[in-house]
Amino acid sequence: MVTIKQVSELAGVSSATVSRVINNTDTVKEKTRQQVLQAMAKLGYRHNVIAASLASNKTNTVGYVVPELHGSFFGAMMAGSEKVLRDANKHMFVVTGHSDEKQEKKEIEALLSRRCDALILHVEAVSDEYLIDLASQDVPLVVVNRYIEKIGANCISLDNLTGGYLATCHLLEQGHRDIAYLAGALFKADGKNRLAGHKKALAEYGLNYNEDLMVEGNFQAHSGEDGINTLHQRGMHYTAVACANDEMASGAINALRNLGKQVPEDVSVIGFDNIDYASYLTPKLTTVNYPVRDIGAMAARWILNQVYGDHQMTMKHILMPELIVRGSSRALK
Amino acid sequence: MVTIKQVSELAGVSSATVSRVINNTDTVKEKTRQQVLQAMAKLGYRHNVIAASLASNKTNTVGYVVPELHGSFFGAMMAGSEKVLRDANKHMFVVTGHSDEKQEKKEIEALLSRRCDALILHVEAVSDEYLIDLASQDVPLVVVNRYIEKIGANCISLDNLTGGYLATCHLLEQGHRDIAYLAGALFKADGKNRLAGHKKALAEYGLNYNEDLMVEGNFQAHSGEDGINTLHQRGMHYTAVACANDEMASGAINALRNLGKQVPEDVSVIGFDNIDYASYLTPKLTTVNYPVRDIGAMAARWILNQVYGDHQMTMKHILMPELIVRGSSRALK
DNA sequence: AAAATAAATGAAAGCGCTTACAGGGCGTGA
DNA sequence: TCACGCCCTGTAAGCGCTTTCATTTATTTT
Repeated sequence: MVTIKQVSELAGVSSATVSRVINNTDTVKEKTRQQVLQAMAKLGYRHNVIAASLASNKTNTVGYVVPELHGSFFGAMMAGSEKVLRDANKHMFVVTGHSDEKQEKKEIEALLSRRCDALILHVEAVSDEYLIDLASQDVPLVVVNRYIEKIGANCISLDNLTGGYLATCHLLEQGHRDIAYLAGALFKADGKNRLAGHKKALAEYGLNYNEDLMVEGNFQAHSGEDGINTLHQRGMHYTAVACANDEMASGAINALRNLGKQVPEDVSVIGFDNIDYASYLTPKLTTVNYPVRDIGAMAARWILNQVYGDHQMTMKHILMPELIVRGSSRALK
Repeated sequence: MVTIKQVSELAGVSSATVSRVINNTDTVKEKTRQQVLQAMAKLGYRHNVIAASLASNKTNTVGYVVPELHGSFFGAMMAGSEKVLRDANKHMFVVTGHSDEKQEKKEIEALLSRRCDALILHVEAVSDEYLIDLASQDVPLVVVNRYIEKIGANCISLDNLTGGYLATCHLLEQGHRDIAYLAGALFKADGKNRLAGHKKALAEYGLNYNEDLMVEGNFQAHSGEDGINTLHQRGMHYTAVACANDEMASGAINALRNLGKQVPEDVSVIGFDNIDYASYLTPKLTTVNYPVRDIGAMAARWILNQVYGDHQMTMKHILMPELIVRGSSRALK
């Protein structure tokens, strides 16, 4: 392996000078710089980032915990972050927590062991206390898609309650009164808050929330199908269904069709997230837009801001969802 | 920062011994080990992976280049790899190449600088020669979704030609003879090979390939729409469309519908990839399954096999696609 | 009980780089 | 001409860990 030492010898300078031209620190005479550059090229020198990290005590790396790698959601979020970080010459080290407390803790620990300069966490299983404690330690961190009051400044999230509210309001405005709700996993904050928004909307219209019209799922498509079938078994009547996310809405539409009901003629369906293919479903899915990419970008900005001292960027901690009306919902006849 | 040194002092042993208990190397008396463990706990010691990597000259990290982070395709692939690597206690360092030669090279260089133990590359813009050259250097690498003969042993890919062949054969078997083809980006090997498979199928049925029935796209949904519209402008007649991937098929179905054509009544459509939501489209999409996750897993196995000396796993270098018939295709009346 | 072998530990030399700190060279103003 | 500063460069001390080699201690063997 070619080292800085060898380069310095060939170039006839000290290793400190080589380091200086690599990092563009201090001043180096142009002539010297050229000699060094030539020596590096000649020897095929490759900078050793590991050694540099150890010596300088920073890695230029942001640790990133997501629940899963598959599915388009986290990919979009990471893409948002990546672009911002790349422009600042920072890298991401991505690991997966699988919504499991042990796993999440283990991975966070691993990221700290790797001496990440900062962390972006989309974690679901660890407690608020754990995160509050972590935030009080030396490594800066931003929590994504989760709001924890005590460390609100470190959180970037979507207003899920408003999102759920918007969705159900839309159905109500269309004249629907018997509205089923297919919830996401309720142990997750977003699942809970979206449902809360739904209830809030009902309350505003003076309607009672009927427990029997709600089925808890897990954000996956098949749980949307299951939800519809459960409602059917319960013999419930409804003219609209609000879903915790678009995947579940896809499943719901399929299940409704299997039961011989047309969407939106017989039942209106609204999703949440506005995933990539929402407009490729038939009918095109009415949903609530979740600016995932923006959230990812925002998280990265926060890091740049806090850790690398880039203060010329505006920050938002709570992003607002917005209603997107397409073909899967319509006014009640 | 708590170091191994401090731990060793508190435990009354040398730092070498502490290192031994951390890494489980050599033999350490049980009593000593306990003392060290206690000291570590008491001081809140956290292993410094960077320092360890420098000293041991390995990082336990696999560098991973994908074109993009968003979309469900690469997410699934990475998930496949991640699971295998996690079980072996290895980590992934993911970067994006954006199908741009400069970018891909830059990122590969960055991964080497980070001293990754091995590389998994899903790159599209760099030349075969570049990869062949890279493979001859010191860092082991596996190329995914691309077959380069000279380094065939380092490649893991899908038989795209067979995939394209299967798709068109299906349509032919259903009696279709006027089959349009919406190609992916033809500068990419998979785009090219899928089209080649299409041609092969036509040839086998003694049909001429009609250039005018083909439109080149870019694998994205809107290019599927554009493709259909282009065909329409050209005034082409066809009873079936084979698409380079499911996204384009989604777009195509939408565009056909806008032109007042029913799928599959008027036109049969077949996709490629079997992405997550293929069965949530209406009609459910007939497609060719792409075992992405398996490919990701296989790549990781290869690494484990080559780099970390785990030889008890079977390898496959070329995976086979298979036809999945759903509702978007039907026999010609 | 002495000798031979095995087990457990320590000393110390790096791994390749960064970064104070110090020093030499040189232009400028008095 | 001399002193002051400014550039530019070199010296050397780490960063926190691994690992070889040597040494000490424990266990067998004869």
